[in-house]
Amino acid sequence: MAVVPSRVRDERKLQTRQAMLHAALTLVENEHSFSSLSLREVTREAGIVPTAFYRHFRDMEELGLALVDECFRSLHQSMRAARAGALPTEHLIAASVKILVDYVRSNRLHILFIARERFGGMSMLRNAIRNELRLFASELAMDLGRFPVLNQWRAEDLQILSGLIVNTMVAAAEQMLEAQAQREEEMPEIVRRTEKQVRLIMLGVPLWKPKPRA
Amino acid sequence: MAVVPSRVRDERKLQTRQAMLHAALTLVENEHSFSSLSLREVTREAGIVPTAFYRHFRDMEELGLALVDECFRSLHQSMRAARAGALPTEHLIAASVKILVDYVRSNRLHILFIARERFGGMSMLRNAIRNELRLFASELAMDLGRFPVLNQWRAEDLQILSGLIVNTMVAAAEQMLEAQAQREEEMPEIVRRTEKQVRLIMLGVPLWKPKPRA
DNA sequence: TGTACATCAGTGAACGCGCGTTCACTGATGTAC
DNA sequence: TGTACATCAGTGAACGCGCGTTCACTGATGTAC
Repeated sequence: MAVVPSRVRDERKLQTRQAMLHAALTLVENEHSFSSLSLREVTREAGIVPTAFYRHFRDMEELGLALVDECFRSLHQSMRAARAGALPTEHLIAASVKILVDYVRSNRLHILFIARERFGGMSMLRNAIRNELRLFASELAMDLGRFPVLNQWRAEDLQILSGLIVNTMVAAAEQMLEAQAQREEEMPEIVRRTEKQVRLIMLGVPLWKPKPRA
Repeated sequence: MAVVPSRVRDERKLQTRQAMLHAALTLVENEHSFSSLSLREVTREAGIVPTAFYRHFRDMEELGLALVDECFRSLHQSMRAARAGALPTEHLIAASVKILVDYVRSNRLHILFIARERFGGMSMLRNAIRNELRLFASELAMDLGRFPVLNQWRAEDLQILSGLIVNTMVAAAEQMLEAQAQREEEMPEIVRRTEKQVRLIMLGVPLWKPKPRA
């Protein structure tokens, strides 16, 4: 069956590694945060012996950085998919919020990890997450720059706008996480509020000092 | 000197309690988060023996709730002071952001604690913080309702606007914390960006569906 | 293809350490008379 | 005011526990010939 040899040992090692990443994410959901997880908890959940941990990571921090990587890879993937799809232009804001809702639903553990560690975790993780979010805001700024009015804006102002939108979306995602866990019926209300907030932001766009300073 | 007896024992107990609260805040600055602090660390920093902890709190969670209380008390106090001061109406946004900067500077440990625990901590603390922030947004909504255009708005829409502003301010405060700790020279840039973001939000306000549905 | 050796993911025992919590205590402060 | 007893914030020894990390190991997989 296996056409390519794909060395059995490497394959199994990768499986164990992913089992550990998944174990950590699962535990974060129940515990307070990643930094309060113990190495032994993670290996126990992953079904291996504590000492096997060191075959994969130097310490928990290295595992944490791997998780940040994994989480943002899934985010960028969703963004790429969204960009590839048609832009409705009509209900663009509602469509964007819808994408956010779907994303939070299907990547709950990833988002939860990011939310928990963004300010509450080890400083290396915080820095890694902050950099990724900045990168994300910059990508959004470029996307925004393709719209009718906004293509006249200076890059700096586009960053300010995209930062505002990312803040709003991140805050909404965090509310959705809590709602999803505790009061699912609050979700539509959160969606409505988020849509209105983005709409309010966009109302001001045409009034922004309209000429670029080139 | 002491006109009132103010029982010596109670007074000293209060001092110890405050020493523990302060010790916890100080440790949060160096550690990852409150939930990764140990009871022994806190008592060590406060200069008492571990078992004395139980004279004041049942466990670390109870101490955490006391900290949430203390932090938001200082926030409400600042708000009250700001409300009591003159409203410049001219550079209102710049003045508000200035108040935020001053607040972050003089209550660094409080803000840091809130930021760390807002999503990263024990669920009781997260709930307590979320409730306090909601209350805070509601107060702001009432303040906003006194302004010329906004006094026509429905309460629901005022909440949406105040939520947006609080989000933006909280995000700014979190950036200021990082800057203050690592790159002080970034502060003016953060201030400028925050002012612009609030200004952009307010630009849209007059265009919002202007009639109240009563 | 078959054999002999190398690699290395995962094992299991052992270690010293800081943890939260218990308990009986001490001695300064508070109260009753 | 002075005395005799009660209160209770803080002490110090002790406990059992899970932790991160070390080490020598096992045995399946990989490699060379």
